[in-house]
Amino acid sequence: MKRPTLEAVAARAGVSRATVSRVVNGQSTVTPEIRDTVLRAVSELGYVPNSAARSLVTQRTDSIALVISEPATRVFSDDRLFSMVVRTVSSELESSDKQIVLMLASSPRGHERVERYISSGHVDGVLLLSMHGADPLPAALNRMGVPVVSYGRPAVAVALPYVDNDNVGGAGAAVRHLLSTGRRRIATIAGPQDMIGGQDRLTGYRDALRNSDRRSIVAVGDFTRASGADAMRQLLEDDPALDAVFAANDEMAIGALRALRRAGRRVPDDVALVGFDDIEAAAYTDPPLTTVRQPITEQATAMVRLLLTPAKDRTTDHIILPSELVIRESA
Amino acid sequence: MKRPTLEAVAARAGVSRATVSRVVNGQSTVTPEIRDTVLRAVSELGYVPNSAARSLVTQRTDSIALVISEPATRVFSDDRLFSMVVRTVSSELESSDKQIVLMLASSPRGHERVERYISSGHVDGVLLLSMHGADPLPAALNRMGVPVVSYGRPAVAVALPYVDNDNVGGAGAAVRHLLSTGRRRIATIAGPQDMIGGQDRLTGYRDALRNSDRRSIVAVGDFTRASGADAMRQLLEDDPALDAVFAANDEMAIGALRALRRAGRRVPDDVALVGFDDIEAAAYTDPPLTTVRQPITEQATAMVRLLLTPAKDRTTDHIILPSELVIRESA
DNA sequence: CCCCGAACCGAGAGCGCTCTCTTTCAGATC
DNA sequence: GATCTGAAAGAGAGCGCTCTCGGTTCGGGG
Repeated sequence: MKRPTLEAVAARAGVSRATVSRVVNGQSTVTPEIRDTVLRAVSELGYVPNSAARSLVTQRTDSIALVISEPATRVFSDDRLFSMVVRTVSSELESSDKQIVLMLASSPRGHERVERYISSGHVDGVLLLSMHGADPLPAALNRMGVPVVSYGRPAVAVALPYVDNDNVGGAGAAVRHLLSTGRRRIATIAGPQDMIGGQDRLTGYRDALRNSDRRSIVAVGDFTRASGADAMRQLLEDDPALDAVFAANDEMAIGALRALRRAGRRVPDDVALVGFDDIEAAAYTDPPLTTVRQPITEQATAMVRLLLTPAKDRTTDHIILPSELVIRESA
Repeated sequence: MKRPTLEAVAARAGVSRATVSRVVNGQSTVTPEIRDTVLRAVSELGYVPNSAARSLVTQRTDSIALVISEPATRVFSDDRLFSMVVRTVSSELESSDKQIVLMLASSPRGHERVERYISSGHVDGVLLLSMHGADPLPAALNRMGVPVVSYGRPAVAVALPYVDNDNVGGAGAAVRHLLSTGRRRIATIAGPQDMIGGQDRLTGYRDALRNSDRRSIVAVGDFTRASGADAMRQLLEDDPALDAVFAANDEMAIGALRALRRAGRRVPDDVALVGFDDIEAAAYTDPPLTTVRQPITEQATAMVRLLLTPAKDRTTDHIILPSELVIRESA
């Protein structure tokens, strides 16, 4: 009843273990005739190699970890991003016959678990989804010699390969769109400044404004809907005459939209509004939200490519992909 | 530079491999003093057990597979369902220190891959998300002796543990709600009849109607938005006087909503509409969709429990969880 | 004082595989 | 016909761990 071993197959085919191993691993130095005998024995016994034994000697596991490092509350704030990344990574790895081990590292305990797991040699590489610049995990993983690719630029201190979308460029495009439609007083609701995305999108906003001669009007949120509403109220108080807002993500934009309506401003007639991310809900707001879309699929693909390319063969250690402005009705 | 082994730790602590193993695995038959020496050696060397070697002898891997068996196009038709299941399963497994290996089996090739992977002893158990009744995968996995729990009742032929929501009851609740709000001609847009969900929800509809003395009006869709619109048009043609529709899922309900509007019917004034699933988009329709929500979190939790309970200790091999009617504005 | 059992530690086998090294043997060469 | 060559198959070590089994120590009872 237990699973057949190499030994059993060898016995049945009347050859040695080594020969069966050669056949199973597709080496060419086996006489076709013997090869056939072995293959027949394999299928008769239903032999499947034992992965533990194999990776004990090869030092490979043919699986990679997809680590999501986020505080529990925010993990799936964007389900679609998550599922698209997973789907893309999965199909991308399929061709190289590798598996995905999914790990959610929300708590410090979770982090420790991830580190232990990775360092026990369970995986050949790590894809790290961490939006938080101050996250200690990238550095920790990097230290233990496993190939790691990060989704989003990691904190400056660490030098590890990453894929990111063009936050600066995307924010710039949003602001330029507002400028080109004749808006004059363009405010921003920035994201938390301890996150790379928050920083870069603010930079993009500032750069674009500097090139015109508008002054910047900034409020800071924390990427949540409520903080977007708060920030919007404050902006209206500071500058009641503003006629456009760029929010650093869609959640905050949705909060801002609500606050604007409550303050009696029409969108886009009185105030134009642009978000960032193009989450699913952005298409359902009233009016539908103009926003900046990250090329999620391309990013995921790039991550896998980067991870599977041996460090010495790499021409670059990071890839920045362009974001796309999706124009709907809010601006 | 390479990772330290048990041997190295043993040498440093001045004990045998066996003793270190005992300490690492938390056995009590070790003198506290020696235990401390060993633990010190472990942390000094940064020792982490090699998982391949361990599972080669223990025959355990401490990871379980989450297999999503769906045609590629439909896999993530509901991102939220997917991510909630993943999150719940993940945190549920955390306490027993197991990992999730994620496998998407969309193509026949994918199925074959999954089977090979599972049968190579890579995982201790399988959680199977398969909505398609005719799927051959449940049976195949069941055959190879790995514990499997299915999300959704599998095809009748297979006898494997599963967790499901109360499709019949949920559909019944939807219909009774329509009856109680005074609707008289209640139609349904049924799902595909080769899927368990499609069958059961139709049964629930029929049962509820039979208990009143209304006659049933049925059109069949395939769970897509377009098929919902088609079915709705046909229903209106068959019975222009209908005043309520129960759609077997939200996607079809959204399609139906569009068709109704195009036909000049007001929802809910002229025609009341109820969906099923409570996908994210259901909250954003105009009017927001009344629907039946599956208790996703509870289902995921139940699956894990079922999987981790040894077959002989089980009191039941399936768990049916109640669905909840979410009343919004469409009915 | 000796013996016996309990408690603890070490020796060693073995999990199933890969891979190097050696052996074998057919065919080529002189 | 003896020697050489190279390709193909086998022998055997060893990956890092667990676990059984046997040995050692120590305290307490006869």
